[in-house]
Amino acid sequence: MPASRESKRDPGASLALLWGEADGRPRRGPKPKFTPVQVARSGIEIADAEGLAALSMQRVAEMLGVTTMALYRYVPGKPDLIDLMVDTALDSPPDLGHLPDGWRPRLDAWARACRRVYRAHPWLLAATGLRRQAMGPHQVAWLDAALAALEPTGLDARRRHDAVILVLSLVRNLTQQTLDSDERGDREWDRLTTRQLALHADRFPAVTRAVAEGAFAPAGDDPLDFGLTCVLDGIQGLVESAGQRS
Amino acid sequence: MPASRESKRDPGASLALLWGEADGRPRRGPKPKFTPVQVARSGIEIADAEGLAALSMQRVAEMLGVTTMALYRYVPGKPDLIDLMVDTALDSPPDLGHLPDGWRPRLDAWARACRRVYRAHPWLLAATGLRRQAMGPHQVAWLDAALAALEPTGLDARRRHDAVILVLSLVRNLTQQTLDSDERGDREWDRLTTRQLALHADRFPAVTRAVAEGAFAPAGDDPLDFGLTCVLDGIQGLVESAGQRS
DNA sequence: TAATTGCTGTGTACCTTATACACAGTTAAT
DNA sequence: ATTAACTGTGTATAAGGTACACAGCAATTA
Repeated sequence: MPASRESKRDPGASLALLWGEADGRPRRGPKPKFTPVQVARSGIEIADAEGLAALSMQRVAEMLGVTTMALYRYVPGKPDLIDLMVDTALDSPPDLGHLPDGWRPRLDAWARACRRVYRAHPWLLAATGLRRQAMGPHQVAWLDAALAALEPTGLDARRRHDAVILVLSLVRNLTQQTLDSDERGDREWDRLTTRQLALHADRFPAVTRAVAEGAFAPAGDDPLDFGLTCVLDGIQGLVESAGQRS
Repeated sequence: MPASRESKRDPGASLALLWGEADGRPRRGPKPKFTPVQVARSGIEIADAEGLAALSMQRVAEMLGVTTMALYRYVPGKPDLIDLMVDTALDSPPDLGHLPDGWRPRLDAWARACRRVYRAHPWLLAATGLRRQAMGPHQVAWLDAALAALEPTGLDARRRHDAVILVLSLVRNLTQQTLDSDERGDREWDRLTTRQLALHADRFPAVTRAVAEGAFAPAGDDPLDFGLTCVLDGIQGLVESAGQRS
């Protein structure tokens, strides 16, 4: 029963944290030294510099100059901290309004803005891929921007949503790829994997041919160009056929 | 320096494990009770039933009836165990040869086979998304099948590779979505998130409209249909324009 | 003004997990 | 028969997340 693992989380509290809801009750006692978002920013700083694996409650506390347990006054626990880090990293959703009209350049710009964020915060990929995470206001704002760009297409809401997911999934996976190859020590892995392939070339003829033709060498052009062209072309096809039908 | 975190892993040993390479040296001593793959299968059983979070060395050892430390005779550590679990779960790559000719039905079938595996082993998504993992023989076989399907297109090797990544990324993200909504307790999250959106409807007009039109309700049709159509259409466009040019 | 109450940060303690290390038993090569 | 390599075990260590009780502080209440 996978539910047990999540049994600790209180959806209400998690969402309240993300949306910055302070219950209006009177606040007695000492003023808090920080806000939850400040805690999250410290976490982001650590994760940016050393990866999500280096993020521990102790590290964050240390960076803020308080005890580990003090953090629990600000966030319910580590998972919620990460959720807040995600939403905080996603502040500044793109403003697509000033772009030339047309869904295509806007969705294109959205995708590239998206990638910029993923590149600036590589841990975002891991943090958002693992589990269903609560959506915070900034994440919703990103979604809103993309959906808004697609509204003039005349596609129905579900298709608009599907299209966004499609573009997002492309960006996520390409970024993952890029980050992987950028990582140090990758040379060694590549070398060994290539050797392994060479040893079993007969079992994997298509891969072997692709390797020989340089499909896995670092790309000259931006892989996002190819993917976006495909995906946007595909969406365009839908838009046009939907337009004809109506 | 993110490298430090990985400093323990020995690429050579990891790959040797995945590819089942036994050094031909004479084996003295007691026969091992299991093979690494058997250990991995136990891990898969646990992860299938209770998720990747429930996977611990102790659980696996318990299931096999040995001490925790005995596992370290079979796998170098937990990360390598997970890599082996991944490759083991990916045995039985699809046989696309018996399908009607044409890259499109084959790539379509490949994508659906892919999704079947991800659905059967939900932890695969998390396990393969987190970090660069070593490619094992079965993973390569899957890649080979997809690349082989694309060879008749005449696209160059890099484009073939890009196309595969594109389709894979689609499948991965859609499956993620599906798994998310299938999860228990999700109702509560959805309810609260919806309430949150309603409270801030003015900030997120496009999302609000989409929600009102039911874009987030459980889909009647298969979301993969839409995505694959888009993506394959996009690829087809490339194939045709490449064909004309040559 | 004084009492109260709810809040803050601290210190300590507990539990889970991965894994290093030394040991005892086993078996194939010598 | 001896030995060397290998197996599984037991013990120990080190992180890391988090529960809990306490001491002090400040705004509400009397």
